[in-house]
Amino acid sequence: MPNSEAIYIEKLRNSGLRPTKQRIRICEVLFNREKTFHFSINELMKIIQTKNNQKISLATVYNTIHTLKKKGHLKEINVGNDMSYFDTNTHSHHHFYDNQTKELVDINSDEVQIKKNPVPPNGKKIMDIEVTFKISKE
Amino acid sequence: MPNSEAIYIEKLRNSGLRPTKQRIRICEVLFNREKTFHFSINELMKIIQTKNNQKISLATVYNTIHTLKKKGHLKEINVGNDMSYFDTNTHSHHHFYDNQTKELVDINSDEVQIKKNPVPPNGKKIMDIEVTFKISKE
DNA sequence: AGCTACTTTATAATCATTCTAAACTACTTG
DNA sequence: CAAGTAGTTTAGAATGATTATAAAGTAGCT
Ligand SMILES: [Mn+2]
Ligand SMILES: [Mn+2]
Ligand SMILES: [Zn+2]
Ligand SMILES: [Zn+2]
Repeated sequence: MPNSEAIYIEKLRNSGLRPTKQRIRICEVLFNREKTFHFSINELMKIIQTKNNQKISLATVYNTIHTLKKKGHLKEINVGNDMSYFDTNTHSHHHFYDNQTKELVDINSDEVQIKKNPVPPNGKKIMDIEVTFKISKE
Repeated sequence: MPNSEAIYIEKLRNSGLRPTKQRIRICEVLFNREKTFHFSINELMKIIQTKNNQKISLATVYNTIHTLKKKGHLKEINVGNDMSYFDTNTHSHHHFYDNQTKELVDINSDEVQIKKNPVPPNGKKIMDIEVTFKISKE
């Protein structure tokens, strides 16, 4: 039993989620990584099917991802309007986005600074700032 | 015949599009405004159905919006992953976005300035920068 | 007026996502 | 540990935005 499994069981328990084998598997795919992981549900499904003998149903993957998001372990990224992207980096941060390859790359928060914030509409306050640097080849 | 109609006929002609009555109507709804207009296809359909006696089919609205986008008269906005938003402001600019009300508000480009740009990944260059200020009540 | 390419339209198809409801399982309690 | 219960998984159906199809209509040209 690899060390990581116990960690994810704890992580799930701490969020009030039962550590089922499906959830643990998904956590391993998501969080057992060096770098931030940006993914669509479809990409995640493929990875799971490859790395895994027992299949996890599509509905469970959706359920689990949404639950992890609700519990604050994932962020949803708005980039491209065709499908949802998720991000294992839950801190407020910014991205490079290549519209051709549909690749997202994290930018360290301190690499981007806004000189002055605009004044929000009346009765509203700024909760988060997301900067997307759209990049392309050459 | 209001003045605006002639303008849109020209606009369409200049883009190599035949000025059909459907396209002219859509242009009037989109561009005959003081402020920037942010909309989903669904919202646009409703406005057209209200302001109009003769109906325009859903397919034509999709076709026309995509064509106008291709010709550079509209921008597509990535915010929320459930449906596409479009923007009559085609300049590079930034937005307030209220996730509750799903309202987009333009921010004048010169009201936001990035101190230093991050270095893009190897072989890539920055084409555009989009800043979204997520706002909420109070 | 007639031709032809472009356009509109109703309708079907697609595809991501959500819903349903039945089978299954983790944890609690006795 | 045996049951009970709430939480979970799952296959499949449903939904909703978007795109494709293909037939009928129209704009611009001759
Ligand atoms: Mn989006
Ligand atoms: Mn969709
Ligand atoms: Zn990220
Ligand atoms: Zn705008």
